[in-house]
Amino acid sequence: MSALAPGTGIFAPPAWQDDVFAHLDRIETDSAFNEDPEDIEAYEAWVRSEVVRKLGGHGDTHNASSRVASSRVNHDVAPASRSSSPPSRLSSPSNSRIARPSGISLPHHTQLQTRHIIGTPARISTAPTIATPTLTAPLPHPPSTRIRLLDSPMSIATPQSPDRTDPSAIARGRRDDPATPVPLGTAELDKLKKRKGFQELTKHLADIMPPPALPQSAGRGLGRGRGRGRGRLGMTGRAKIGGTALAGTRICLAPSGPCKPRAAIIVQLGGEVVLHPDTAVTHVIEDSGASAAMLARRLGLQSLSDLPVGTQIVKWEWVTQCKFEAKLLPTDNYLTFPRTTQRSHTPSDSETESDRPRRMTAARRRTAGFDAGGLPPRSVPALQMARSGPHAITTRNASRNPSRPVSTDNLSSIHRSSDTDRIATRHEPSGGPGWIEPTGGEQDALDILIVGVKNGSVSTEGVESGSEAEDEPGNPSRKADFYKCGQKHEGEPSRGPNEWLAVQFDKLHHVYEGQQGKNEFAIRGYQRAAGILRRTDIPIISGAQARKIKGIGESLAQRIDEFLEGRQGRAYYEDTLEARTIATFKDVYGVGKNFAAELYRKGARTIEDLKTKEYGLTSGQRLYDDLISRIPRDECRQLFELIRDAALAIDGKLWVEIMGSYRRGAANSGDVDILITRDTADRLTHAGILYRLVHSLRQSGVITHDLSCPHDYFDLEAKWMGVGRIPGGKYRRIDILTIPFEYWGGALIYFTGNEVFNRSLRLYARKQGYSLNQRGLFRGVIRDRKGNKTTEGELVASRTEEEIFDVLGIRWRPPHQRRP
DNA sequence: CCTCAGCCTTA
DNA sequence: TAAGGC
DNA sequence: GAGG
Ligand SMILES: O=c1ccn([C@H]2C[C@H](O)[C@@H](COP(=O)(O)OP(=O)(O)OP(=O)(O)O)O2)c(=O)[nH]1
Ligand SMILES: [Mg+2]
Repeated sequence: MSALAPGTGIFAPPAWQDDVFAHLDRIETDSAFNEDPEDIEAYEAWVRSEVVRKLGGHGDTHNASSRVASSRVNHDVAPASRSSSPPSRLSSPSNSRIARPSGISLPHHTQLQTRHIIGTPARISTAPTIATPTLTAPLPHPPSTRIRLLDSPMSIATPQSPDRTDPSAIARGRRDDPATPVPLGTAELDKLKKRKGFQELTKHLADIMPPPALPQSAGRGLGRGRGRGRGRLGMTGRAKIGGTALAGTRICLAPSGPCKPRAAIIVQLGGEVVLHPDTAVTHVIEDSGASAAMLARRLGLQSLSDLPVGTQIVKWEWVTQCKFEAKLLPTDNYLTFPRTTQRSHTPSDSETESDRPRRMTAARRRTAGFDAGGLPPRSVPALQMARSGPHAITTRNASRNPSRPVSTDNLSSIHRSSDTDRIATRHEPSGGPGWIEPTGGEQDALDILIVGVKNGSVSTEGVESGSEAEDEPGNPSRKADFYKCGQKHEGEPSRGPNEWLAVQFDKLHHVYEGQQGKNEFAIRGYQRAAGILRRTDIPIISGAQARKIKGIGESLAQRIDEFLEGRQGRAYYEDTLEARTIATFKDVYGVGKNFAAELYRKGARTIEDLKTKEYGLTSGQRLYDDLISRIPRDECRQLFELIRDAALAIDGKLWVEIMGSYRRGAANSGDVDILITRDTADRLTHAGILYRLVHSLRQSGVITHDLSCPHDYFDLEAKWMGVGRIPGGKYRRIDILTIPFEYWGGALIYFTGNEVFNRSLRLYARKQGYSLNQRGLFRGVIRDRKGNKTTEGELVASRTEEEIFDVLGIRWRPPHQRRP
């Protein structure tokens, strides 16, 4: 745990740090990885030892890495081999330039034009070869470390959530964040007061206390101690140890039956236990045969409808079954008071409520009001990010590569350049949908949980559900077709204390995307706030407190108060049917804000409308049934292998990598991003490969549709976007990007993302006087006042990721940490 | 009051 | 150039 | 919408 308390860093950041990235850079955050299959600790340890080893041998990390790199191994497997380069993360940025192996730096290409030239001879040989740079980076994780459990089902499992309002449901009361639950029952008022007072106090403390003094939120994993107060202000604590089947749940054991053993089991499975209902409970266990009225009385409630919205009253059997299957199961078959009415809503998309398990996150409580609107259920908020594009080249003329057309050498097959090695992306680990965050700190979390149980009221929140974003393949609820790729949420394992708030902001962000007239930066502010809250380790209990965090200003702070207090403020009034509908339409690939608004004006209200009525959508769009759902990591891997093998069959020296969220370790991805290049040492290039590759894959049935094709397939820099599938499987979005060899480093950074990280890094580069794009880091770029580039500038670094980070003076970070 | 990443394809 | 996209 |  390196982490210094993240919280510490987050609060009261020095003024200059305007950029999230920089911010993070200082904070050593490692607290809440959204996507990270790996065992960070072990990984870091490995890195360190590796660096030491190399240093010992060569004395210079950079050189060492380069050298090592050159040995690109192909391993597919053998992790060991990837011992390649040690990340230079440890190295001091300053040296970077110096360290750069000589033959490499070069200025070559300073000008774009050069790009087409086959590798500049000179250096080529030496340099590039070295491999991929990346190498360094990406890493190899020590084989050992990874024991990660195979996908723990739990994550995926989505609970049924206490999510949307179910008419037939019993509970209708207010629901709060587990961090600030309000006890229900007779004493409610009094306690509420206490709570308020308590909050004020804590807020006050937070206000006066300098950051460092804030709760010692220990670094990740360590049980964070609840700082002040004993009470119920939530804590986080991630319980991952005994399983996480019940992660994210807050279960009330009605005073009857064998409470103790039951509590122990629930805690073991990652759930929270309370003996008295409060506004954050998700389930109530009841199987004594009591009537609803009796149960209510026993719980100290006037009526069961006082329970928070979505609370499920279930039989103990549900828990045992969850334990048995190691995942959170739908409660449908275990309801103490089976539903009588069938759910009505969800008209629009075909997905029926019942079969679609909702993910915890989304599922988790919601403030009253904010969900009422009946929108189709794209349940997950979609963090839809902005857009911008990869490719870049200016295309300009030239492009073409003169010379040799294709590299396609016949010998190809021989050398399998598997790239994997180069980047060393780990496929296996993936943990699948749900791996558990490893980390050693869990012990503490568990301890805390247990303690919480003992006290009779839970103080910890062990959430960590898997948030799978979409329905899995087997899900019967076939939703309508063509959404854009899966909505965000790559399946992040760990959850902080503010997850609930973060989810509210995700939702708000989604809604605002459909609100016309709202400033794009304002909209982004909500997206950003969600991310900030998500990785803040300290429970946010008031807007004022949150306001100290950079990125949360007055307005957002107000929204936070509204959410926290369950008040219907702006967030509520602006959540209109129109905005939601437009936002949802935007999820359809190719439908942007304008078209979505037009569809709404024309009367469309649901995705179903778009499919059935004539709104001018192309038949192609209807084909994309499957695009809605996210792609499980393993399927991404299979697609990647199909593509890679096809590419290598054309030219065995190609470097083919899978990028995007996959490289960041995500359990599932919205699409498959492939990056291709070729070492020019033998004076051959990959020109024309893309065309042949796409053609070949089309022949084999892997590629089924084109969305956009390169202006010039023979350009070394080209991008193909389309749809494909594992024959017989779901249709998936696929992007294939090719780049000149010299841009490897810049392209890796770009294509690895995530998007917000890229923007942050680019902004940072700009402030340092550079310009970073998918081709590399440039200096001397001049733009007119509209932002259009007038002078290309000169390439400063792009051979490897490390080189770029070094020049910027920022430590290299592993893909899974590349979030803003 | 200014800035917010940087480029690509399609129509 | 506008719209949509990465 | 937030920050310089
Ligand atoms: O506006 C954007 C969009 C994307 N990218 C980069 C970062 C991103 O990681 C990569 C691939 O884009 P994609 O949309 O596929 O995102 P992802 O990170 O792979 O997530 P997903 O799982 O949704 O595909 O391109 C940007 O730089 N700017
Ligand atoms: Mg992707």
